Parts: sequence; C-alpha cells; structure tokens
Amino acid sequence: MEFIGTQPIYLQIVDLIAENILSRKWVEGERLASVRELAIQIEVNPNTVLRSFTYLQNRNVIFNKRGIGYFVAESAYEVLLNIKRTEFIKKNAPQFFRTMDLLDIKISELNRLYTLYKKEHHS
Amino acid sequence: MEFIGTQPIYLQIVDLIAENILSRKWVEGERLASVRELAIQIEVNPNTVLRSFTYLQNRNVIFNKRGIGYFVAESAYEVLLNIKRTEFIKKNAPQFFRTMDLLDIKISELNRLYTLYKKEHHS
Amino acid sequence: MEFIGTQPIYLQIVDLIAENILSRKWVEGERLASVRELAIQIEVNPNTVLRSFTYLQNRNVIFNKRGIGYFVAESAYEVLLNIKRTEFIKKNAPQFFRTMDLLDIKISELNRLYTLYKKEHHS
Amino acid sequence: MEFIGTQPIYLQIVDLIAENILSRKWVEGERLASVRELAIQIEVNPNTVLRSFTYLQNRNVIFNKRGIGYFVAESAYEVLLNIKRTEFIKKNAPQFFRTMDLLDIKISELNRLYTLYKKEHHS
DNA sequence: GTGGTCTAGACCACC
DNA sequence: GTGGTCTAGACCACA
Repeated sequence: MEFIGTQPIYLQIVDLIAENILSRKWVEGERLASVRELAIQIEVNPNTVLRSFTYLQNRNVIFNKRGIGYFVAESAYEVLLNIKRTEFIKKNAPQFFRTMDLLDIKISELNRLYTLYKKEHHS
Repeated sequence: MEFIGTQPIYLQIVDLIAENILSRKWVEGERLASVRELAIQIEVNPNTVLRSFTYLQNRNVIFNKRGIGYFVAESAYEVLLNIKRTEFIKKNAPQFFRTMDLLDIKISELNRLYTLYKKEHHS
Repeated sequence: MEFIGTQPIYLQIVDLIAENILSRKWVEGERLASVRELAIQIEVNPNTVLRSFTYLQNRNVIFNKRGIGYFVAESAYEVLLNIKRTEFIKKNAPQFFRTMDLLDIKISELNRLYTLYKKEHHS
Repeated sequence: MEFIGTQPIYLQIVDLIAENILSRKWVEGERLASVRELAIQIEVNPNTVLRSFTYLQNRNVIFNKRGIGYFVAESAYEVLLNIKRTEFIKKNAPQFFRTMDLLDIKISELNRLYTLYKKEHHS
C-alpha cells in the first residue's frame, strides 16, 4: 500500500474505507479487518489505523463491538452517499465550474474529456 | 476574510491572486497591494502574505521592485493559464469523474448542474 | 439486550442483578439463570456473564453450588443496600449536586423533576 | 494536577475545560493555554492534551487558529449548557431518582443532603 | 484475541 | 512560536 500526497495517511485510510462502502464492496454489519491486521496489511502504525476508525465511528459510518472489532454501521451507505453527494453538489461541482470558467473551458470540452475518461476506465 | 479548510492559508491567498489575474481583473504591470495592506485587509499575518507573494514570484507570475512593491509579471496570464489548464486536465477532471462514478452521478446530471450554475452566475 | 456507554458490560450486568435483588424481585436462596442461559438471553459472551457472577460472589451477594448454579446469598439484600447507600451518600449525591450547581439548576427545580418522575412511574 | 479514577485523562481534561467555560471563568474568544504549556502545567503528555482539544473542537466548543492556538468558540457556553442540561434532565436525574427508589431514599432525605452539601460549599 | 490510553520522541507545515 | 501527524512501544480492560 502506498500513501502519497499531502493528505494525512489516516484520512487516506478513511477515504479507502468510504469508497469500499460506497461501491458496495463492504455491506452493513460486515466486520472490518482488525486494527492490527489492517495496520500490518497496509504497513502503517496501528495507532494510525485506530485514528481512522475512530474518525469514522464519530461520523456513524462504522461502530465498535467491544473486544470484537469494528463493523459497517446500519445505514453507512446512505449516510456516506448523503454526505458526499451534498458535498459534490454544493461544493465540488460549483468550484469545478468556476475553474472551468476561469480557464475558459467549455462544457462541450468537458463532455469530451468525460468520454475519454470512460473509455480508459470502461466501467 | 475567512480562511477555512485544510489548505494552507498562503495557498488560498495564491489562488485568490491567480483568479484575479485569470479573470483579467489585474493586468500586466499592475501593482499589487503591499504585503502590509493586504495582511490587514484579509486579517492575516504579514509573513503569510509574503509567503504567497514569494511563491508566485518563484513561478514568474509576479515580480518585485525593491522598495516599491509587487507587480503582475509580463506573461502572468499565459503562465497561469498554462499551469492551471494542465492541472485541470491531468488532475482535477479525472478526480472529479472518479467521484461522479462513485456517487453514481451521470454526465447528464452534471450537464444539468452546469446549466443551473450558469443561470445563477449569468456570465 | 442493549449495552451502551463506557461502563464495562460485566458491570452493567452486575447492576442488572443488583437491581433485581434490591427490588425484591429475587430473594434469598433463589437460583439465578445459568451462565450460558443468561449469556444467550442478553446476547453476550458467557465469559462476560461469568465475570459478573464472580464479581458478585466476591462481594457475598451471590454464591455458587458446584455443578448446580448460582444463588442469591443469605443477606444479599442487606449487603447490597449497605454498599449502595454509602456510595449514594458519599459519591453519587455530592457529584449530582455539583453538576446541579454548574448547570445552575435549583433544588426547587429538582423537586419538580422528581414529582414528574414519580407521576410517570407511579410507584 | 492529579488524575484519578477510571475515566481517561483526556476526558478529565475535557471536563476541566468544560467546567471553566460553564462557570464563566473562560469566555468566548479567550485563548486557551497552548498544548505544550498545558501539558507541562498538568504534567501529562502533549499528545494527551491535543486529544482533549481535538475532542472539544469536534463538538464546536473550541476552535483553532492555525499557528496561533485554540480559542473558546462563539457560543461555547450555550452549546455546553445545552448539552449538559439535556443530559441532566433526560439521563442523570431519572437514573438518580431510580437509584433513590431502589434504596428507599425519600425526597425529604435528599433535600436534607442538599442543605448539608450547600453548607459545606457555601456558594 | 479485541480496542483504548498514554508516553516519548521525531518531524513537519504553518504563522 | 503554534498545532498536526506518525511511529514505537508499553500497558490495560474487556470479550
């Protein structure tokens, strides 16, 4: 596992988990790898993993059964989708459009870029 | 002036200046507000402003006349446009598309959002 | 059965049992549910239940007949009442009063809350 | 500074800060001691203090100015009072009354205890 | 076995 | 100077 960029590792782990839930790879009630397991697997300190888990627990995405482990929370998917969609519409998209305007990139050009992107990732 | 989020304040100031140049509000040779003035105006430590100016100077977007102030550099607009466009195509757009996929937002929905955005900002 | 908060589950079970004895629901010599039964009933690891039983046995509230089960001890009621009353006067009440002061809740308001409580639980 | 009991040190620090705000000793906008300062003062590890600060920041009781320090948030008092009062009325008081009933302690006795408490703390 | 707390110390970005 | 991240490692309570 590679962690790059300026974003803190523990937030990159958070994103990793969020993506697995959003893509339905992990479902409600499913148990996450234990703190130690995941730490070894992705080669970071257990404290860092724990920090990610705590972060997600505070946001009701996962929860903890004492002495057993962490689990995907009941409506984790809905909660995450809700958070991220709102963020997308209210923040990401407008900011993206603003940049487009500033760089004089037309919506037609964006559609072309999107088609290219989909070809490369054929999904 | 409010500075929020995880992005360093000095980079937020850099963006602010870049936008003014990209939108042609500030043109070649124009003098920027002094470090002190700007610092007071946006309620930030002068060192932070200076850091932004230095950052932009290193990238040939602005230049300094000793004892007088900072000025928009000769081809600031072209330089910025080049940097930002490359960044947009290589980084911003693909990442944006990736988020769209994850949140199951179709390109048609994005086009709709864009139309809305343009209406609100009729520009 | 739901176990929440920061208090250890085994202590929450201890409280559960204590309440049954203090409210005279369970009397001297009465047999408790077996470790396994209780564990299944309240959805908890048998070890956890055992820990609660051991805890209460050490305090002479229950005792064990080997191969048969756990039973409410002879003066369990008196013992518990004694422990809990002391705890109440020395610890619970002062701490409670302290919180009242901090939140600027007057004794008159507390009396009103108490009256309400009694109405709801008419006992 | 002494930290006792089973409650984590970082939560005891949280309580300490909350009490200072609730008792109006610290007011809106006031700067808290720096992480390092407080750590030395109360003889714990800076990481532990930071954890308390982060905890309170997540709950909008304090906020951070980068490179400067932590400050009491705008409506910290109201937020805290609200949280704690609700907790008192919904949780603490009913549970307290329940214990009273279980121990057969009358409201008159409680009032007597309260008078005693106030005499000792003449406030 | 599980997670949770705490310490010590290093290193970094930022103001 | 400020906080933030990360590591290593100890120790503990709990299931």
